[in-house]
Amino acid sequence: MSICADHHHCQETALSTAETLCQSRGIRLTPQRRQVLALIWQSHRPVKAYDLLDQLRLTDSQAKPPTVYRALDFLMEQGLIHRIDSLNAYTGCGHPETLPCDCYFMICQTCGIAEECCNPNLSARINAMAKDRGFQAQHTVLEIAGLCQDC
Amino acid sequence: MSICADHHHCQETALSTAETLCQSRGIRLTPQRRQVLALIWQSHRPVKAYDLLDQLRLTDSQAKPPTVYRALDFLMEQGLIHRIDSLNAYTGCGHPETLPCDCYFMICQTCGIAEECCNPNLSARINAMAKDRGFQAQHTVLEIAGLCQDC
DNA sequence: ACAATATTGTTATATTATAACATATCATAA
DNA sequence: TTATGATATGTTATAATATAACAATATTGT
Repeated sequence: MSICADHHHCQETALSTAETLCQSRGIRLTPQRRQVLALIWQSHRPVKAYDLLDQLRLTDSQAKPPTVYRALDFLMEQGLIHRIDSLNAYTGCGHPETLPCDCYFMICQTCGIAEECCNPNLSARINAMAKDRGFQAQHTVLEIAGLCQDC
Repeated sequence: MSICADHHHCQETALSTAETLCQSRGIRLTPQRRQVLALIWQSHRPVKAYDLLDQLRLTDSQAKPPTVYRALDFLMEQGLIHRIDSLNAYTGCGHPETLPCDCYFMICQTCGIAEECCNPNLSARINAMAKDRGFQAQHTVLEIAGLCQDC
């Protein structure tokens, strides 16, 4: 587990940031939503929806696909998590205050960890290139698969 | 339909390029594979696997999911098509000679057309940024959703 | 306390993709 | 040229991912 020095702290921070954020936005981080967010923040490896469901079922035997997908939808709307399209998986967002978030992911093919990066410079470049071709970019998916430092 | 002035020609070119390429590689562009490629090249809109299946069934009532997915796998291996992860859909590659292909897509949210772009400059920049963070990029997914010139 | 809204429960089903094994076709070399 | 191995296709079943639709419950503002 790279990226953060102390992942437990990292997870706690993410959760308390989420609490604060939701409070300030006047929306509800219900126990279910919070639990899904906590599960996602258990590591920096993007998690699949049905793996989350399996984990939910350990404490809530009546959890079903909509339970998970509703929580995921909420968390994505609030910018608290991202969907990694190339993996059909979900990962925590490191700066949920900043919405919308134009960031990209470096996904290690060995350890599975996805590092989120924001690079306004790169975003600007991508948007400029699109514009050069008469295209008005609205949302960019940039997912880089490869090998991380540790692997 | 933008991108190409004469799409019928565009499609024909893609098919004959594929023929030539497969011949030179000593592999077989069977009728089934060719048909799937032709269907994909019917437009510049990425096509879903099960839509392809529906179209195949018009002429081959026994076509089934593996029929489509095998053809898609073959065409992707040969660099003749790309998968658009953000759409779960498939689109023709404009330069199948060049393998591997580090290209990106601008996908119009109005008309659905995906324009393929290759920009070694941008690829280099992305790889350099990854490298700066100790990451060795192997494959990049870059899909930009927005509005095309015509929409 | 009540009504309006938001959230969760529940059942069913849609969508996307692969596993596994049988059969058929093709390429080639004995 | 016909056995043979490799490649491709047929077929059935099922896995994996995601949403629709409606009922029940909880929360919030009045």
